[in-house]
Amino acid sequence: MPDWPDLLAPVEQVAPRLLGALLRHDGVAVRITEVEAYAGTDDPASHAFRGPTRRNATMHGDAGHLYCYFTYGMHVCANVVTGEPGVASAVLLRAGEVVEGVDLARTRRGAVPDDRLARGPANLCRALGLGLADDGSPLDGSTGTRLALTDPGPGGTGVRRGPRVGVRTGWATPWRWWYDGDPTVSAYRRHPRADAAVPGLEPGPQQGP
DNA sequence: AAACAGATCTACT
DNA sequence: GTAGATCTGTTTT
Repeated sequence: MPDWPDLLAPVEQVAPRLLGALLRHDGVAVRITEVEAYAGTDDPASHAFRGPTRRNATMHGDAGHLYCYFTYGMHVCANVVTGEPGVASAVLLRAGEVVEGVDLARTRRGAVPDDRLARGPANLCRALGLGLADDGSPLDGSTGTRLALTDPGPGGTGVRRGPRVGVRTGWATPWRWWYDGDPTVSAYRRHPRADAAVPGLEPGPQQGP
C-alpha cells in the first residue's frame, strides 16, 4: 500500500483523511463523502469488540483491505481496514458521489435520484456492485484491477464531525465525518434502541442532528 | 440444529 | 421527520 502509509495511524486520524478518496469497482467510481471510524477491540460499537470471529476476521488482518459484512438480512456494507494486524480497526464508508459509471450505478440501484445512488453504506455497496464476496480484497489493485482506492491527497474543507449513525453502544463518540452540505451524505439516525449516553472514547465537541 | 441480532432502507404521514 | 419491515449470515447450543 505505498500510497497509504498513514493507514497504520490511529483510525480516528485515518477516517477523515479518506474523505474525497476515489473508490472504484467494476465500472463505477465513487468519491467518498462520509465515513465513520471503528476502533477494533477498544470500541464497544465495533464488530471486533468481542474478539475475532469468522465474520470479522478481515478486520484483524492487514490494513488496506476491504471488510465487507452482511446485515439486516439484505444489506452489505464496506470498510477500509486500518492499523497493524490485530488492532482490528476500520473505516466504514457511509456515502459517496458517483463520479464514474453513473448509468451502471443507476441500473444497480433502480429509480432513485442521482444524489442518492451511493447515499448510505448499503446503498454505496449496491451502486459499486460490492458484495460479501469482496470481503478481504486488497484495495491497491494488486490482485487485479476490479477494485482500487485512490488517495485524493491533502485538502478537504468544510468537513464536519458528529456521532456515529445507527450504533447501539458508543454512539456518542463523534467518529463520523462528512462534507458539510453535500447532498450525497446520508441523514443522521440514532439507533432505535440506543443505550443511554455514556462517556465516549473521545468526549468533546460534537455537531450532529 | 436453532436462535439471534443487526454500523439499514424505504415508504409513508 | 418518523415509523416499521425484514431475513440471512453468524453465533451459540
